[in-house]
Amino acid sequence: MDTVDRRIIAALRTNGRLTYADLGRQVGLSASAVHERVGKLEAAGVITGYHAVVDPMTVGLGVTALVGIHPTDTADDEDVAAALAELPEVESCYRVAGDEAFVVKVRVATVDELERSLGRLRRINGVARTRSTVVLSTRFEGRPNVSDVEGPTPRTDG
Amino acid sequence: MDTVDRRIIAALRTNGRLTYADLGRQVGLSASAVHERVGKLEAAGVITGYHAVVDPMTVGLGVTALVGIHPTDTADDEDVAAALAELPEVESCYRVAGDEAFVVKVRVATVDELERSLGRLRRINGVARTRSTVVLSTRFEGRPNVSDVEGPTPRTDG
DNA sequence: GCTGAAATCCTTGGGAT
DNA sequence: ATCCCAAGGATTTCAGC
Repeated sequence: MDTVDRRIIAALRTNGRLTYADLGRQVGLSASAVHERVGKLEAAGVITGYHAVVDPMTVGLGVTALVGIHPTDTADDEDVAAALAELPEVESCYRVAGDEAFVVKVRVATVDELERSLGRLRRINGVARTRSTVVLSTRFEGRPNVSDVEGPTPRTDG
Repeated sequence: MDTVDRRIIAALRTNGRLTYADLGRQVGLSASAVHERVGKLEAAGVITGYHAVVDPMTVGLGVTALVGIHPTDTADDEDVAAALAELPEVESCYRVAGDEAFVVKVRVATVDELERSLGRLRRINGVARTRSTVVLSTRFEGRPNVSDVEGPTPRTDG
């Protein structure tokens, strides 16, 4: 994990469809060298995947809520987590410190559907109650936090 | 936005580096047809980008917190949002209903850094106080919520 | 770990249905 | 809106250092 790796990662975080040839030009290596490095980063679990990001609005998921999950006294975390994973509208799931066992992000089409989804959440075995925070607007989301991104490194040869 | 578009989107959400040729094989269209459809989806703002996803652990960002931002009486939302956007450790930022103006997701290396980050958040003009929820583990995050993903559609011709 | 070369595959535009 | 084609480019592997 040197500077070149970090620059490759940074570049792929902002544009996951960059070609190895392009990446090579940016970091000053051949396409094959970049290919090899990226392969190793993937194998090492540093890069876990590549995903297209879709505007939720355009795909009919205009309602987002952050929901805290209060567990019952006898709740089993793993069972609750497994049940949460079963619900497709639960986009993210965090085990948290504090008196809420989990915080989840729920995305649905309408407030009606949100109501139904909250009903499903509350019916999960081990869930005592939920605390919902409706998202009015998403200012930004999943932004890369990488510091060392500079200009292109010129190849030493032509 | 027909079924084919939705299947293309679903495929690119799970693998953002799929080639148009591969996509074409999956949905039963030629590479050029898929190329054109993807271009239109991008132009229409349905697909907003492609990003490599990095394991935060391996990149030295092992501490995640969800932070509620309580505004002062005279706070300007836009100013606060702009200040939050300036902080690189703030990975996501949601404007929310309720007495917290924003909920942000912060990712840093250590609890020490988290403390410093919270200091920075509190010093923002318009921020009265913060409420932090430390993430103990991320069960899943940014999971695709797409229903219509089936097997490959055979080409009608050879 | 990198390069350069080579075979294969993909991209991406044009032209036709 | 789709297909096919074809030129140019990218991928991927491998010998050589």
